[in-house]
Amino acid sequence: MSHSLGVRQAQKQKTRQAFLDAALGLLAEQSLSSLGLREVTRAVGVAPTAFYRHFHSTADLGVALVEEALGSLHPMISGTVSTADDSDQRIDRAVALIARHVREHPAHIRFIARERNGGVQKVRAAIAEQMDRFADEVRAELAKQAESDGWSDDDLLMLAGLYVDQMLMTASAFLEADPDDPAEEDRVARVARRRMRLISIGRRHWLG
Amino acid sequence: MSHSLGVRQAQKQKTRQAFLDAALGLLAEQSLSSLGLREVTRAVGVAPTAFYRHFHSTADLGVALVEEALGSLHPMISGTVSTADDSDQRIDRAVALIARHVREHPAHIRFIARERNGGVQKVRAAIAEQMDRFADEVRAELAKQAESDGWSDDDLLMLAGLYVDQMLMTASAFLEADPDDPAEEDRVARVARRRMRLISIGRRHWLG
DNA sequence: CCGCACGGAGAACAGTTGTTTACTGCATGG
DNA sequence: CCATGCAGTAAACAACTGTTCTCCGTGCGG
Repeated sequence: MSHSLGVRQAQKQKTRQAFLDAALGLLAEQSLSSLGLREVTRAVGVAPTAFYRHFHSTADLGVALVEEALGSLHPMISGTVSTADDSDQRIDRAVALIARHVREHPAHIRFIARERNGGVQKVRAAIAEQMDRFADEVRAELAKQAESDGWSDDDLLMLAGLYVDQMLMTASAFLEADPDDPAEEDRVARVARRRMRLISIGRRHWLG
Repeated sequence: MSHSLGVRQAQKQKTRQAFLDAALGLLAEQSLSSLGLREVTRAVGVAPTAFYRHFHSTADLGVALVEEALGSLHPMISGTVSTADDSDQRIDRAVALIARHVREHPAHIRFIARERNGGVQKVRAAIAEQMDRFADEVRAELAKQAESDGWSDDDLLMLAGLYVDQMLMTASAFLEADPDDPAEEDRVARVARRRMRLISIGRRHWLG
């Protein structure tokens, strides 16, 4: 199975990745709708016109970033939900996993949280699509569990959506926490765990 | 308690309001960080330099918009929580109230949802401050209710924050719903109600 | 091995941006 | 009633924007 991409295509993908990285950096302090094409090319160290070889517009770049930030997360998410732990342990692990992911990929999370309601239609749509996929995958995992007996698929999707939204809000909260102040991070984690726990309790008593 | 503002100050406030209105209109399709000062003055029909008589920067304008969008909402929110209805009726009324508010002030909601994680620090801070105030007010109302016996203030604040976040997410969901398709709006309302109901069930069984 | 396709460079385009400086006209307070 | 303060104007500034066109070097398919 070929690593055979040819020197040509390889270099192109490398440049493309440089665009994505540079853009992600610049987006730490502004929104996509204010990101200039020239600004990005300058950060990459390349001529403005080179941009068009890879993207039609900065909106296109944004969609690619959504893919990069969320595309690889699907196994992790449904994997976390599907573990056979006790409920509280599952919540602890989930929150810890989110904290870890935010620490490792802060720019990705910031980008998603920012552009989820951002000014660029296509990017909003791309994020919504991924979030819907997440919700549906979580729903599928929840359906396998014994606690879901008697639940309608519709209610399960509602619950899954609640969980997914909660995950992103938790991630966003970790982002705002001062990285030099571990106490603040702990506070965020504590609140997030209790929120999830309360939701899980609601789930347990939903029927009847 | 004078309406006596003088012709002078009155005209100034009028112009200032024109800035806010024009900006809110322009922000329907972009983020604050990409909003140009000239763009706003052009929409108002006034010279670019006139902007500085009212705001230091577009970020300042944004903070003023946060005040306008959220400042008047405090009585409405805690009022809704404090009604003595049955829990399900309270939820129905709350969701209906959100739907109504979104229909009447869509631009305000869009702005808040967008800039809550937007690219402008000061505006994010202003929104966070208002949301924290909401949460604290809701906590105070919840504390009065009999169902809160045995709850710590910390847990009540956690619950209040969950409710408040849920309200904004619901509002944002209403915003995305096609206004010409009342069925879609109903779907959003149904999901929102069930989410709130599940949280309320979790609340009822939180202790023990 | 050669010709072409293609990633990238460079220059030029008309518009736009935020900010400064100097100005005007008029409501207002003494 | 008059002098001052202040909302708004006008012109100019250098810097920046997205896009088009022309060009160059070279990896790759025939």
